[in-house]
Amino acid sequence: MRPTTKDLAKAAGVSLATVDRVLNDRTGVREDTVKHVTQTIEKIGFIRNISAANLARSKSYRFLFLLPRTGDQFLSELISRIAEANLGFASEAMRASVAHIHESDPHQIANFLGTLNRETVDGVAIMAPESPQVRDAKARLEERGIETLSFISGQIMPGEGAFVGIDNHAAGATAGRLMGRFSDRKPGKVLVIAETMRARDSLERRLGFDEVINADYPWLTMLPSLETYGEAERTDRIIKNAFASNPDISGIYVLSSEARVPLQTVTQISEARQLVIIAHERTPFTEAALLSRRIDALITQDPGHLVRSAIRIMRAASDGREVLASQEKIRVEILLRENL
Amino acid sequence: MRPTTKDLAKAAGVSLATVDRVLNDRTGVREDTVKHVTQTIEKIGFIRNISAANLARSKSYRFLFLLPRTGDQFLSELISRIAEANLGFASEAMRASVAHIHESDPHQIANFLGTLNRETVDGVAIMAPESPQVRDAKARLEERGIETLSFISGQIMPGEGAFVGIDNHAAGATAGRLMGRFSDRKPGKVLVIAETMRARDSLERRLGFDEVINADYPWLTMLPSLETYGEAERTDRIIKNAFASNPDISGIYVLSSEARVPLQTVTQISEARQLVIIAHERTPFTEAALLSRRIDALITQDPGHLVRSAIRIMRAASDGREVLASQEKIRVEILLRENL
DNA sequence: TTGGTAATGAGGTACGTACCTCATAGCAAG
DNA sequence: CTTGCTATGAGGTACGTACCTCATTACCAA
Repeated sequence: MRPTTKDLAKAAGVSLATVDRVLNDRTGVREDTVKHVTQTIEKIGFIRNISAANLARSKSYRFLFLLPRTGDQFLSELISRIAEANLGFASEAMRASVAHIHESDPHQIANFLGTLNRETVDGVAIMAPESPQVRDAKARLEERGIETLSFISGQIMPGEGAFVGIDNHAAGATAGRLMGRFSDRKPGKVLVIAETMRARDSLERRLGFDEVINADYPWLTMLPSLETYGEAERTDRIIKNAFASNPDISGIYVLSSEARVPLQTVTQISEARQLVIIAHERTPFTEAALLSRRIDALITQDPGHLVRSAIRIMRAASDGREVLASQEKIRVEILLRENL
Repeated sequence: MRPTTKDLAKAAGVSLATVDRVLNDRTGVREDTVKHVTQTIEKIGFIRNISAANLARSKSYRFLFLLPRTGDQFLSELISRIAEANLGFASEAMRASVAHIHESDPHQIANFLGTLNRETVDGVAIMAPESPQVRDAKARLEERGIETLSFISGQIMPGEGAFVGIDNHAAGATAGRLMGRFSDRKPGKVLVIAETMRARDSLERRLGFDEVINADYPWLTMLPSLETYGEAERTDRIIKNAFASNPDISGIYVLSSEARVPLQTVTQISEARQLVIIAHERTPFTEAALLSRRIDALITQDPGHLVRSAIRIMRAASDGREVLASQEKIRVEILLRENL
């Protein structure tokens, strides 16, 4: 049998009330009593039963995911994973909801964050580019006792605050390695397509990509990044231009999470050519493209894992617990047709 | 507030006792009463609070992992993940322990399984090759109310019983795809090294590997599998022989989970040559080899994910719940230097 | 000595569920 | 009508922890 608070009280020679005061950091206990109880906890291996505690304080976990307001397939995937997690954790009194934001408007995001309070929310996972406004708003939430988490993007500095997402430099480097090794040592130019290069995520991916290509694959030449700004006609036009002025393109790396529009254009143009194409994120579109050999590899992060990891971290923070770091590292996954 | 059993009783117009009888499948309730309560559960969206239930029946989950008795680095990794999970789930009253078996002795395994009973164990995850003895022993455990799970290997038929592990055919095919694409279209022979080809896992990996190579990479020639039987000198000898009689080997696929011994030999021989080498499982050895470019890619399954998935499945089974299938699929991961 | 305050104990109720005992209502067979 | 049975209700205790109130003790300063 695992020791309970009662056992702990007996072992420490104090009353249940004192044990309770120590466990919950209440006032009115002498310092050496606290120390003694703490030592007894170690000694008898007392482990708090969080389920029972949550039951007693009728606590439930209410988490909020702040996501961009686009129609992106990757986002839909995230949203359905959140719904799924809601079911999976339902018997543990956890409820996650989604709110949409304009990711490019830090002011609006900060405003929204300002309206949140402990009565309604225990933790917020925010998917938005870094900005001073949002950073401050997060700090203020933390002060009010609401846990915050940078989700997928928006990590200001590694190690600063909680972050759930992949290392984008590593993701780009992985794409670069595959591009190089899939190139059959044939000279050619490599086109990089991004939604915007103003986001840190994109920059890091490009950096990692270039590093590997430059170091190990001298027969490949990098072209400047094309920026689509998420506009279909623009995307179509700039890609066609790029192909017109560079007949020797041999590889394409789409580093934004929405690969659909650029790839549709590319497919039109280069039906005949042998291009190596690498994109990001698994969506119904990219999955089909991989299966039909229109693209060669995907660099992904598992949406379900992202969501569950965010929830576990927020829950642990909300309990004042530590988390298993090894479990929470989001892997840069490589998907080929064979391991879909 | 989530409805409780009390709310359910009121809503269904029955007493708490009857609700309890229905929820726990006890006798003494008229069929239409059961039906009415069940409908009310749906109607008001009642969700059982498993934490409270476990508290009330002072239930804890005791799981056992049956692992082979080798000194394999992959196994050590698994064992430390189990220890880690023990800490992580401690506050939820879960305890996982490890027992070692001789994986090649089905009779002994079956005997051991026969000694288990509900008083001490709620679920067993078994990592052992399929065999009629073990299969029967598992069936008898299930009859006694102990959950069983095929862990990593030993799945008799897909869909038959719970299984946690990767699709080995897909893993082999993934290795094949990488071997083909990394080969720069240069003709050569491919060596496949296994511990034994008598295990279904090995067969499936080889099958998947061959399929892809044969279909898409005609310039590569497959050699028959070398079997090491886990013996160091034998391994050394047969690999040297293979290189002596096939000077044009250009690729090596080590499909067993212990790549250390074969790779040490290969490194000795082929320091100078440009070989494409693909192995399985991430261990301190393979990780170092990947970083130092002695091997080109790893096909892995995440040990932490394997362990946690097994625990979640056994716990759900023990609760009579469903699990989130999407969460429990173990991915065939590809590891390069860049996404370690 | 007295008063004040900080530290501690004793004992209760609550959370949502399981499980137990006992009482009672309904119904059918004798 | 009685007997016997099944279905149901009423009420309790327990699980491990939180949180509340009130009483008691110890200690310090005046």
